[in-house]
Amino acid sequence: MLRIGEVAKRTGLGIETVRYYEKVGAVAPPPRGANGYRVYSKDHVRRLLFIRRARQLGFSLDDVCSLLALTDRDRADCRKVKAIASRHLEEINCKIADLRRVAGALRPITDECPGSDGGACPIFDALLEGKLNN
Amino acid sequence: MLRIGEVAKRTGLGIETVRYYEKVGAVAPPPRGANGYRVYSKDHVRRLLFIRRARQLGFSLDDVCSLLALTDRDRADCRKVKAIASRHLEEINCKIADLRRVAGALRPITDECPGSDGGACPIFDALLEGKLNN
DNA sequence: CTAAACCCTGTAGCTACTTTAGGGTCAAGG
DNA sequence: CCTTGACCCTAAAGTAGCTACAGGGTTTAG
Repeated sequence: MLRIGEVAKRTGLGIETVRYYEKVGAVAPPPRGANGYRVYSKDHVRRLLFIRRARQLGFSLDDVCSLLALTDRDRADCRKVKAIASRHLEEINCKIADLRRVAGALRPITDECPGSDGGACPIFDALLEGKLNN
Repeated sequence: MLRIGEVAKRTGLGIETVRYYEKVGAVAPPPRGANGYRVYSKDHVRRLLFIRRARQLGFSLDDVCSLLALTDRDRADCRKVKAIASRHLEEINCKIADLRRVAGALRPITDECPGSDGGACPIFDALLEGKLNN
C-alpha cells in the first residue's frame, strides 16, 4: 500500500508520468484513501515497471498497452508479442539507417568546414545549393 | 511571382508546411495579391529550399532559423555554423548509439522467442522481470 | 454557368510527457 | 495552537513540427 511518490521512486517514473499513464488508460485507476490520495499495490508497481522497461526499449505507449492486453488474459500470446517486437525492431533498424545516412552526408561537409572567418562555408553552400550526396 | 501551390511543388514541401513556416517566423510573410493570395519570389523559394534541406539533415527548426540568421548579414559566420553542425552531428551519433543499445537488448530476446503458443515468452519475461542486459 | 482546382483563416489533432496554477493534507517543531 | 515543509490533488497549457479539418472565397476550363 503505497502512495504515488513512493511508486514513482520504485519505478523510476515521475509522479506526473504515473498520473498520466492512469489518465490515458495504460494503468487502471488505483483506489483512493479517505483523503483522496491514490493508494497503490505491488501489482500496480509491477505493471508500471513493465511499462517503463518497454518504453525504454522504444515501444510506443500504444504498443505497450497492446502488450499488456496480451498478458491480461492469463498467458501471453507469444505470436502476437513477437509480431509487435519484430515490427518495432525493424523500425529501430530503419531509424538507425536513416541517421547513418544523415551523418554520412553531414560529416564530410562539417569536417571540410574550416570554422574560421573569411572564406566560403561548405556547410552553407551545401544547404543553399543542394550539393548533398544523398 | 508564384502562388503557394507552385512554391510547394518546387520545394517539395506541403502547402500547409509553407504556411506553417511563415506562422512560426522561419520565413517572412510574402506580399499579397489583390485577391489576398500570397505572392512568392524566387528568394522565398531559395530560403524554403534551404530550410527543407536542413530539416532533412535533422536540424531542428530552431537551428535552421539560427543558420538562416547567420546568413542574413551578408556572409555566413563559419565558426557558428560549424558549431551548430558539430553539435547536431554529436546528437545524431548519440541517437544512433542509443538505438543500437536498444536493438542489442531487444534482438536476442526477440530471436529467442518461438512465436508459438504454449511455452513462456522470453520477451514478456524480460519486460516483467527486468532481465535485460543494459 | 458550373464544377474543379485553387486559395484563405483558424482551430484541433498527433506523441508522450512536462509544467504551471491554484489549491488540500499531514507530521513535526516551536 | 500554529506554522512550515513535504506531500498530495485537479485541470489546463506547453513542447516540436507539422497535418488535417471546417467553412469559406476565387479562378479558370469546358
